[in-house]
Amino acid sequence: MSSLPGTVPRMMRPAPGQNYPRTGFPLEVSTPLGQGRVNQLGGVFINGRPLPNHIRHKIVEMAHHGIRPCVISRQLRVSHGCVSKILCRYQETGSIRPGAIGGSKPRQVATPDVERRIEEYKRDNPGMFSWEIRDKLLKDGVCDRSTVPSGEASSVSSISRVLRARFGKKEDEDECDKKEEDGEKKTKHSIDGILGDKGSYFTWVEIEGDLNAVCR
DNA sequence: CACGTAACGGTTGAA
DNA sequence: AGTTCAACCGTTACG
Repeated sequence: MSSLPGTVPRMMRPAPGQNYPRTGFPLEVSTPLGQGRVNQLGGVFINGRPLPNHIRHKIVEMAHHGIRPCVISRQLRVSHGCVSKILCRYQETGSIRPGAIGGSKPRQVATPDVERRIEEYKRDNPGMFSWEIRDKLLKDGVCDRSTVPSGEASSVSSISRVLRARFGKKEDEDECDKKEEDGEKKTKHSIDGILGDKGSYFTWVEIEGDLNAVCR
């Protein structure tokens, strides 16, 4: 939705490098990586990246104890917009995890009907090659040459993609879920993960009930 | 004051 | 190996 003509721009951010006028908090936190930033509440965040898992946990935990979102926001130094979003998502999905970032949606290269047939072929004969599937699709009259799955490279690669989407890496994902549910595992989807990967410049410390990111 | 949400600048990762 | 681009992120400010 673009702003209507004559309306005032909604957001008034400080220009890069500028400080927030009232709080005096620096916009940038000096880390060797140059990616840590401080919000108006004094909390550290990385622009574009999800909050660390334990903070997400803490948000829903506090809400569970009946603590109001505004208090959670102030105490954890997380913007109320973010608290609201995480709590909403938790109510809707039951998950505290951030959504899947990046990648592109699997493009529809075959009709659902054709996908089903490919699935059947593969189930009946797991050793079947993609080119054999393509030929069988044509022979069985499921497709003609114009409707057989086609991608940028070839129809064969498109069929491979369908197979990968249906049969590939299912256990991996489940395993990944389990690890993240365990909580303490560091993933690269969090400040912990990023900084942990490249060397820890931050450590999260609890001081008088507040979680603080400390630069070391 | 508390809170929902649009706009924004940013990151990510499959295609 | 490099690019594209639509998904998501958290913060900010408005209503």
